[in-house]
Amino acid sequence: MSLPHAILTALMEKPSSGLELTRRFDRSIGYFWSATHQQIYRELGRLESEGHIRALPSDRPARGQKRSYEVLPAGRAELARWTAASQDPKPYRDALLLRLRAAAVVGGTGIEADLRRHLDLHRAQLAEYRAIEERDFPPDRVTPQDRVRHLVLRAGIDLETFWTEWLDHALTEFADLDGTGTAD
Amino acid sequence: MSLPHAILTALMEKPSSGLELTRRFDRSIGYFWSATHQQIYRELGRLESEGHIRALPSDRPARGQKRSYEVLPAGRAELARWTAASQDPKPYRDALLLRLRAAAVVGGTGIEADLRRHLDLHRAQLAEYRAIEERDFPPDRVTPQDRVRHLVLRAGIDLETFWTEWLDHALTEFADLDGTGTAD
DNA sequence: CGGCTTTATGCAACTAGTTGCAAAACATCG
DNA sequence: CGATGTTTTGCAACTAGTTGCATAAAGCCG
Repeated sequence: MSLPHAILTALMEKPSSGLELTRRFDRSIGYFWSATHQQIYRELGRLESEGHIRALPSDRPARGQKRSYEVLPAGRAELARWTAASQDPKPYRDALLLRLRAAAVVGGTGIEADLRRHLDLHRAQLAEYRAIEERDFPPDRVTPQDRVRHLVLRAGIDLETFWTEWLDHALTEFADLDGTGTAD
Repeated sequence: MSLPHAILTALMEKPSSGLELTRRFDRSIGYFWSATHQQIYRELGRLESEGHIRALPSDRPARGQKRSYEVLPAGRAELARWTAASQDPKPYRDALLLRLRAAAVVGGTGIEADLRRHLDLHRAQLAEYRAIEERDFPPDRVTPQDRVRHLVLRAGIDLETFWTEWLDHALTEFADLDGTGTAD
């Protein structure tokens, strides 16, 4: 149950409309908590009806008309509560690893192209994170907030680094196997 | 849509009942595709009705009575099809990173205990993976199947290594911050 | 102006995973 | 034998995320 808190966080950083939030999720928060615009609008409605956020006053509120929201004290309190509360890590799921295990059993042909594709995607993501690091985290200007944000970005960078390295390794392993024969 | 394929993979490796599958998921496949027994039973029913698996003949089939399943040719074909088909990586979600980002905004107190708890869990998981590696993957006996499985295990080990290192780093960072003052 | 595209909001149906609970068979122990 | 506990199977309701589509306003272009 984290989407409302992701939205609260984003709105604390800057009051926004649904579409603006969607774009910001695509660029930033979505790196570790993605959401579609449909989810976001639905959740904004809920958060408003619960009194956690409110729409900024606008002359002509209507469908197709921009509606910006800001966080109310109750919302901030809820976010602080959630942040401090202990949470169990939720079970890990990774379809690619599962497919590889399945490939080991049915004789894996055709999975290599997809490994390569994933490698490209992870490389691109890694490059993007590195660019953000260079742009937003110069060695000076290290407020506590910056340091925490940098820490989060570091996790993203290290994760993508891991995946690129692992996929690279997996591909050489497969190339090797195809020489010997993969069928079982 | 991967649970049926996880189950097919497990049943290819060895025909099993629902409860046996549940236990095997807890120990092995569940490391990257977890499932509860309720999910597994539901899915076994579906797979059977689709003709992908069948119950092994038993004298007295009834509720409370063990029912083992084996994969039929159609099931094997479906698994091979799925394995070879290209799939987009699904968006990453991580509640802990989100919480940290929220903490940067509302002033993060109280999250450290949970970081420590997560660190312990990841350390335990890493130790478990390392034990499996030593037990199941001696340097000799390297069939193609073994090599692919080892590759998958390596991913688990490297991921847990990453998390333990990152959490360790995060905790020293936080200790440092508390000296300077975290509140915003 | 009239049609086309973009911006913006939003509903509804569907899919997948989680949680809570229960029932049938079997084992054990007094 | 009967009470109690364990194994095994399973239903039902709920929660969260995905997909497909609809609607309204505003901007652009000929």
